[in-house]
Amino acid sequence: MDTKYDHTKIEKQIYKKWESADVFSPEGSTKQRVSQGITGNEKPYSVLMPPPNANASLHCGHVTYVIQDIMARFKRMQGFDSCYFPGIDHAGFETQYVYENKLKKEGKSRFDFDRETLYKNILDFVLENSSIAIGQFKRLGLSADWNRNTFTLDKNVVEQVYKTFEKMNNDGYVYREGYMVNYSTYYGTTFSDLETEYKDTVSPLYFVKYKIKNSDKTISIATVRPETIYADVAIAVNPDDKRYKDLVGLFAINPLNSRELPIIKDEYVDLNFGTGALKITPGHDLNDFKIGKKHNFEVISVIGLDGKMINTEKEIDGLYPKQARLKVAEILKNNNGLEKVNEKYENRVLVDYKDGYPIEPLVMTNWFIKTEKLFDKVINSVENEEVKFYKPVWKKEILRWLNEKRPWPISRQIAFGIAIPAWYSIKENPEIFVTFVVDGKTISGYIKDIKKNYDIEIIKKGLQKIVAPENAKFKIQVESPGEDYLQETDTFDTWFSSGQWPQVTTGFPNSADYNKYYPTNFLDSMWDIMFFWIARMLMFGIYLTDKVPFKNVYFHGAVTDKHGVKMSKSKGNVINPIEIIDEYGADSLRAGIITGGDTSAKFTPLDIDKVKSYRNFSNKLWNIARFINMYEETNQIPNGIDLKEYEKIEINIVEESVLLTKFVTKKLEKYQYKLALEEIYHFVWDKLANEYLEIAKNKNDIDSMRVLKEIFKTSLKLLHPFMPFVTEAIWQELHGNKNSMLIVEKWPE
RNA sequence: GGGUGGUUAGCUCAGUUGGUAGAGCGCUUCGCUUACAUCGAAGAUGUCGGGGGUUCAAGUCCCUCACCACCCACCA
Repeated sequence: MDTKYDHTKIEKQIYKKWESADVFSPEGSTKQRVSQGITGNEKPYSVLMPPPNANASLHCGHVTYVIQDIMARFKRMQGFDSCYFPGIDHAGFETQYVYENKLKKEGKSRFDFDRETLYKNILDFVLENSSIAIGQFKRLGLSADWNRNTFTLDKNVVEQVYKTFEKMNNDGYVYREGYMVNYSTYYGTTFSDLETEYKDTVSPLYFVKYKIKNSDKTISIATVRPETIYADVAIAVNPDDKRYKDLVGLFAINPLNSRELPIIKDEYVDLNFGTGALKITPGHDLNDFKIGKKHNFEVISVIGLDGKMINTEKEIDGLYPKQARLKVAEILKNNNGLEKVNEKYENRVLVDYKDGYPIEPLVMTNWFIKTEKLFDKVINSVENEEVKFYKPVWKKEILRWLNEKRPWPISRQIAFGIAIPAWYSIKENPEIFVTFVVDGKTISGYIKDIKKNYDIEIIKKGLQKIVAPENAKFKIQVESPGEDYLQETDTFDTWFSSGQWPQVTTGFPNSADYNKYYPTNFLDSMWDIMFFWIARMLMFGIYLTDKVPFKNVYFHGAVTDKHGVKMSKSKGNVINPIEIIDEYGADSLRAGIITGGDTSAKFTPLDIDKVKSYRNFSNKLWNIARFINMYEETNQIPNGIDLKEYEKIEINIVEESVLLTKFVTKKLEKYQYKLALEEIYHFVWDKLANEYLEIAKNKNDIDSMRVLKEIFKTSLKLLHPFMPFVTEAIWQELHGNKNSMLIVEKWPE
């Protein structure tokens, strides 16, 4: 043995050994256990890997996957029939985003391709990338059964997604509706509420005067979006507002298009804000949309899907809202309709989570899932703790969100995803608006007109997008119902497929894995996707199987630098996990993330000093083994120890190792990884190496070396889930290259 | 506006039912002693955010204030 432990030589070699010995698959490990004459308790234990996005290599956040691996290895060693299910997510919008950036660099855009070609290109890109991610997970030492790898565009996943959708449709959970959605005119797709955020800005607040019909009076409103005045349908005031008491019931005149707007009462209006009067614009504001529905007002849209003004007037149509705003202010000013402008008004605007581009609230027809009934069952399961959250906070948080029972918009206007299996007959729905590419040219228009000039097959071949009216007739089925049908071009929200992860990985509805491993035991994820993913998995799981999909949920924090600052390229504090593995070894990185902070807190700092200290620890372990090996070169050390034979010092260290074993086992059962690992660290370094090893060295007899070796072996076993490579490497050194310690040895008791 | 978490040694953090303050890194001094210098030995460092309370005893329980962070909702 070298005087130094060299992870660069050993780690890759060890991982290959594990793979070729097939120790990660439950079949492989069980077979080998039996052949060794070891029988475990053979109860199933399953860990689900949250599938990483297929569009990029790993970042520091993925280091937290060691938490899952710790559980998988721990349970496997305890004799459970343990399986760690891995996978990769196609990550619809995220991936298309990455791919479009790539196209941009090549001077192209998504509009250059028909839907099918674009999809295929992105898929090729993704398949190339996903093997990188898997390779990196292997370097981290994850003991997942890669033969069971699932990709969320695999045939069985797509089939399951379709089945679920059909079932939901039959059960009445699916509906199409014109609803106010968060539409990104930049990306050309809607976002769920979870995918948007508010950004503080300063914008001018315009005070606009509306004349009252048949009166000399006027009424003023305050708005940051005067360009939407074209879409006004009413003016609302608070019922208790004395200032406007006399005006209620009269009509105001829209200063831009002279439309008559009823002045109504509504409690929503804040007496103290602005002028106390509110313009109602159901087409472009969510609250106005709700008020509009209540009072049965028309919805007028003056911003198109391309982000430009429509249905206004010559000067304004075709402008972007920002430009239109200035122009409208000018028009109002000239008409004596602009009272004043507060230039420095602080407000917040809705933007997308990705790039912070503005979100336009627009009324669009989308596919939705009704969540009330589905969530009721989830709420029940969470309250009854059929699924347990590691911290009570999370239970509270998820219940709060579930109780809102918001409808889930599941359609996305992007190509990269699972297409919604809905078909529209072009005969029954002449108002379908289609966009398609033919001979490099983009054509768009209503199908009733288009089909006069283009053959349906040409339209289908070059199809980019269809927009079907809200009342369109459709059929839900996988195969095309006939020649005259066009398929919905919207795809499912990526969470609609990854939400069924526990089912698709285990092979629901009937497979050996599903029967054995479902409901799964342990799920670790970051808390930021609690609503996106965890809540939806619970929803699908209970809906499809009547059981919670997993029994225990652990949330880890966002990995930050050691000062708790989020890593970002611009701050220059990004840590590449692979570089850390290269320099210090995977074991050290694994141990470093576990002990560097609280993994169950909202933020987990990655402290390189901690990583370094466990690199040193690896070397310490290596040298203890070396010491034992050197002794064994001249003396055979028999296995096992007999306490009766020994002096007090031996009995002490043996007793302490028993206590350690109990402590570590208990902490692992309670997911308190840091406490467990630090306890082993100090036992091995302070007690075993610094104290006992010195005693054994002085005694220089077989009996004390027996004790040293046995206790060291116990320590290695306890340490294995945390630091699998170095413990396995040492195991091999001590036992002359035999089977993996994962198989040969059982968790100490 | 509603809610949650945090504030302990220079830095990052432990401290599980209240019982004389801990770890890693860093720092000081000494030591290349044949397992290990990725080491060993010895050592310094804290009014445990402020204030009040309960208790024989509080970092640990209660109240209050301050600051930091995050989540949710959303302002025309």
